[in-house]
Amino acid sequence: MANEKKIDCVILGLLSHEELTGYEIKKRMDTTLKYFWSASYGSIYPALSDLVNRGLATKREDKENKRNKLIYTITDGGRNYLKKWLTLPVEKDELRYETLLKLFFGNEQDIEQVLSHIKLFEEKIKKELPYLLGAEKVLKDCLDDDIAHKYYLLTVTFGLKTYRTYLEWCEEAKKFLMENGE
Amino acid sequence: MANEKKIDCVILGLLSHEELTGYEIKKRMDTTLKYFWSASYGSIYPALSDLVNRGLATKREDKENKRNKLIYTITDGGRNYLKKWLTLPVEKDELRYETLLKLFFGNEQDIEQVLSHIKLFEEKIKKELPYLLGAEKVLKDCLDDDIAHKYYLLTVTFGLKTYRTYLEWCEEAKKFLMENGE
DNA sequence: TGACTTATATATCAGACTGATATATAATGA
DNA sequence: TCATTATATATCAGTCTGATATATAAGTCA
Repeated sequence: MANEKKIDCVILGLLSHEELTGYEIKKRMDTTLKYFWSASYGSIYPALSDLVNRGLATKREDKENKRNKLIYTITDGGRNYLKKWLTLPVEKDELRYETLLKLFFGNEQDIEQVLSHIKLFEEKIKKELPYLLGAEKVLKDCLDDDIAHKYYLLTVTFGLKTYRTYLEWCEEAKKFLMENGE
Repeated sequence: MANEKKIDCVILGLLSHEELTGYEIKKRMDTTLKYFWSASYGSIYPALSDLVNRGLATKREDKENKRNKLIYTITDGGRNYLKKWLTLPVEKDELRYETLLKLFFGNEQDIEQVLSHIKLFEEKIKKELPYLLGAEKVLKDCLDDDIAHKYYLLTVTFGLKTYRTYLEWCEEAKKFLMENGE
């Protein structure tokens, strides 16, 4: 207990919404969960096999499809496992921003280089905003279609608010560095 | 090239400021860098030995001290390695918030449980704010004492701005859930 | 002074996870 | 028809964490 592997919990969480293949799970990670969680194929596929071995999910082949798709479904045991994990307090919220790390070691670089790291960060954030805004609109419009939508919307508003704050900070940081450059 | 281990780069960055022991490096991680980076002893000590083997740092024993302290110093080669890494574009800025993950799977929990995850997140953030405010004040007061201070200050203002935004979001999220609870 | 706790200090390791790579088929498009 | 992209699963070397072990110094309280 309390030693739940995160990858197991995320997968079970996604499977609690709908049955999925490993490939589809990876797609959810790269789109919907992207702003607060990530996982690689190298953890997803072994975890799926393991969940089946432990009776937390079942596997079946898709015969309609021409490809050898493997569809995974959560079991009652899997749902109980997920629910138990959800009752436990959060262990870790972690931010790991290489941009801030490079900024922190700014005195080993010239101002132009430091500014370019900030500008690239800014561009990356700006590129993500339209997607988040789109998701916010869609979710607000069909909030009652699915009970999961309101939780999804809250993670989107978290992303939107923080991204806007990042952009404000970028402006301030650039201004500060240009006024205080050596 | 471009395969620089992050742990090597952070350590060299810290050693570029001053010579340090492994224990002191860990302390910097847990205080100064905490808001945007982290590392464990299990990566720090092996990395230090490795840096010495590759000629990027040197090791010496502290004879003044009664403990068997091992003090590490960056070499010219180490500084070059660090500078090269700093010129490379940022590979990854990652946020990994278990709180948002548990929130996303909110439909498998009752409203009270979801609210309690948000409240614990809120408390954790509020507890960190005084430290960040203190650091901001100190750094603004002695900005010119060290060229590294302005970069340090920028990471602190990043933390302050985002943390304040988190708190705003917490208020909104709690309100939203209480109005839209099942 | 002795007993206890906390801080300093280094080191190792099982296990989790990433990023890269391999392999193969279906769909798209020019 | 040929090339490219998307779908789909799988594996693995190497990175890093979290836990644990060990030992000493410094502080604390009676």
